[in-house]
Amino acid sequence: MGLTKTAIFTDQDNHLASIAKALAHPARLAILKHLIKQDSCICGDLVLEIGLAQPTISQHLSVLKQAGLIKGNISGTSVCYCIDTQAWQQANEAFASLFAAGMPTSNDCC
Amino acid sequence: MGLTKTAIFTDQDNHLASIAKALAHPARLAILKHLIKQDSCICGDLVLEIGLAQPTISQHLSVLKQAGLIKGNISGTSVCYCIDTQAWQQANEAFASLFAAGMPTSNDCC
DNA sequence: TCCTTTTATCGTAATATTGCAATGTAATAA
DNA sequence: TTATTACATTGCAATATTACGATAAAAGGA
Repeated sequence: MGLTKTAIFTDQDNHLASIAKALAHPARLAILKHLIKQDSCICGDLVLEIGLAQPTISQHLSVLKQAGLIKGNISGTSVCYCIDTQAWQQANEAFASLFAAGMPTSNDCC
Repeated sequence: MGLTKTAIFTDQDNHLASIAKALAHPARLAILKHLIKQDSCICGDLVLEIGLAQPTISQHLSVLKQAGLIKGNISGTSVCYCIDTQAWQQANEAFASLFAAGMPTSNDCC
């Protein structure tokens, strides 16, 4: 039905899935990497850097913002986006924890 | 258009995005965690563990398999799934590398 | 004030995802 | 051979995502 049954799963899984979803598009990864690379935060430069139309970039930024991974500060006519370092760290830990669990017993199968 | 412009992005970003996409559903996270928890691999037990219909679970398993995160061995009438530890490790490194890049300069914004 | 610049939002088309009932398939059991 | 068991596949409906043109909104400059 195109509708995820969130009620069936744990809050933890729902949350991690929502972060993964925000990362699940190459344009959004490119945006994040660009925000990381430039120490100061960018705005409309992303439209030039990445080859997508302005509304599309704006939409991707909105997705990242809703996921809590980035923050935006209005400064004049432009908006200055940057990584939310706290959320970034939490996301890092969540993924690290997921992957770490899968490591110890390195038997291939059955 | 519902169609990602993969040609515009790097192979690295496209690949990481595809892994993130596979992780971007709570049911698939639950499946992975269950496969990790049980040292031996499960099959139809997942249908009982998670509250989704058998075709739905089978579809999610297929997504995880296509992403390369799990492998399936046929054993009799049942199929035995498990984490692909090599791909798992690579995915771990890819995410760790992404998150690590965002850490050093911990200035909040602009 | 009027124009420009920058970003967000709306509307829309094309495609993808989620979920399940029904059905197919392949191996074992009776 | 004929069930039965365990999964996969097909087909479908509901919803979500991706992308962009057109347009709005808000701040600054002429």
